[in-house]
Amino acid sequence: MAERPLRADARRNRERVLAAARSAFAERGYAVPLDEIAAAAGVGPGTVYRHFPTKEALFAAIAVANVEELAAEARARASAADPGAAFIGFLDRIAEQAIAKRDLPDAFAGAGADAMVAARAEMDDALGVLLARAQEAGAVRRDVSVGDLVALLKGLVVAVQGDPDPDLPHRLLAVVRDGLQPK
Amino acid sequence: MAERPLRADARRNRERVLAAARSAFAERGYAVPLDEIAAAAGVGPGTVYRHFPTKEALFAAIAVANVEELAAEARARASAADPGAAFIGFLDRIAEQAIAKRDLPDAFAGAGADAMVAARAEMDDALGVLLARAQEAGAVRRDVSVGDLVALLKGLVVAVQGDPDPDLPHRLLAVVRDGLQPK
DNA sequence: GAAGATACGGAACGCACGCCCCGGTTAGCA
DNA sequence: TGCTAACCGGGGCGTGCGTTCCGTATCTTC
Repeated sequence: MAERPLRADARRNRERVLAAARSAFAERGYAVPLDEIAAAAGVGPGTVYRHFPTKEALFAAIAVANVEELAAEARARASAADPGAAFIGFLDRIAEQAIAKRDLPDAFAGAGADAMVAARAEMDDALGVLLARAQEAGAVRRDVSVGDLVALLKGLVVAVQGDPDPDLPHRLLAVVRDGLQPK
Repeated sequence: MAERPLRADARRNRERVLAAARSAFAERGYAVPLDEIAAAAGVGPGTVYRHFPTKEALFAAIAVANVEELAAEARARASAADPGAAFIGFLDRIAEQAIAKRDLPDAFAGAGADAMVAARAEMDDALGVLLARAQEAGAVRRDVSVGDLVALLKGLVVAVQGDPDPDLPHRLLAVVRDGLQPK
């Protein structure tokens, strides 16, 4: 598979499509028509399909990057001095993202199934370390698993979608955070 | 508007459609094709449209009934001796429903907008009483509003959707319940 | 600067689904 | 039992969207 370099205009268009898709998906979720993404990128639909074999592949390219970014952040916090604070900090980060990322629920729902599995596993691993360390430090109750935590976060993100109150995420997170403390 | 009684077969078919729609919506959410509901009811699509002007109206007929049922239950618990226990009991009830009611999120999202508004207001009122009494009794923290609570419940329901673990709802609810206690 | 490869654009296709229509059937009533 | 009005069924229409095709434009190489 000799990877020949893309033509200059092709690379530029690919970048434009990715940027348009990123904001379009973030704003309206997976439901946004592909033609609209193409138009926003100043490109025809055919061009999109030259770079991504299917709409789902395009979505996956965006969503996987998002999830991997979160995973990287989780890993970065894993070696912090205060495991409890590191864990809470990560939750805050999620709550922030939740406000204006309408594609996050679709990603969790498995809209871009293939490549998403690996990214999900990657984040589960990183989150598992964060969680385990926080539990060992006595900052988080021991009867929650990584799966429970992911489900909680997914619920939190969805609960916040479409609500005009910009402070709702933090209030809901406060409840979840207190609920996660050891009894 | 002289309400003439429906013909016997018409009434029977209407009932069949409602039953088929109830289970179909519960199983797969609003996204289920109307033709499929008609087929499950042993009826043509035209017959469905004789009884309900639109798919959304059919969904609303189901979803509003569900929400009103929850509202009625909330009202019934409102006069219980132990406000804290009444409140917790209602949360448990929601968690139960969450397991196999895929239409509940769509209902909250406003899929059957018109009639749903009234039902939502009805439930907000009933839930408000439950919450206020539990807060006065010192069983629930005071910095959560009815809106916060509804958002939390919506998130909880979605978080549980599609998960094979039948015990997940109770575990997540345990976290939320503890988080709702006064500090 | 010309030739060849590569990429673009948008019109067109197929499909799924909500919704309507009309010929045929059935229930209710005398 | 026969008549009328109500109702049924499913084929069909319009729309929106994912996807493909191909004539044209653009870039790269010699």
